Amino acid sequence: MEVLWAADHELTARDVQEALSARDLATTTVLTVLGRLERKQLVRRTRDGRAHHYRPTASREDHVAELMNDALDGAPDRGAALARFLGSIPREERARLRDLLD
Amino acid sequence: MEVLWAADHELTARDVQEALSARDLATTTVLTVLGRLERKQLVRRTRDGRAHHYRPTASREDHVAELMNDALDGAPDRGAALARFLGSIPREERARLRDLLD
DNA sequence: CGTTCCTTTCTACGAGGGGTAGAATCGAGT
DNA sequence: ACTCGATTCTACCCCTCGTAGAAAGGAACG
Repeated sequence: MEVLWAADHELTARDVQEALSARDLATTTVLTVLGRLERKQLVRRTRDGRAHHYRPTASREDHVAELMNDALDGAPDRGAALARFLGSIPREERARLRDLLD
Repeated sequence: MEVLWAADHELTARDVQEALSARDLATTTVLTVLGRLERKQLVRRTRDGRAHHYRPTASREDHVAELMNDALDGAPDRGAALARFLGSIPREERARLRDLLD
């Protein structure tokens, strides 16, 4: 996901493999992982001739927002959890939130 | 954790087992799980004679807030992720946040 | 003091997920 | 028909989780 999110366009499996060349992964490894990510709806792919092009289903920020929401769903009282959340972030971010809410 | 959070005081393993009596778990199962929760710092326990008393390390709301923070840490740009998060919650909750921020 | 009973610790097993990759297959160009 | 890259299928290892049995520690009780 790091690689796909860092790219500004769709990537092929080979592209991903090259981006991760430091890890020296087999091609099949990259494909297996991309397949699992697709099964988990984290990436979408479109066929292009012989190969596939992969792109993230959601932007990284949207994905993070979704994870935050999932966490929030774990609270019986979302409002109370939101209050705690506000208390747990740095002051600047509270200010940022205030700005965003206008 | 559900059981421990629902209680307003410390519980013994047997208390937890009884609270989950519908699942008819062996005592050792409950102890194993409580031990794993302690290893993950989700519960703390104190010895009391022969038995232990278990209590949640954090309130459920604090725990949820922490999970939200962990998710947020996955974003390179926390501010952007917060913006998306705001967009992903219902209007009432945005209003609630505005209130809380005052 | 030995037996009993409760609590805990240690160990284990099956299911499922993640990281990794080989074997086999598919498909287009030479 | 053959080659070569891309994909699919299958598998292995390791870890976590849900579950629980076996064994040990210790207090009470006859």
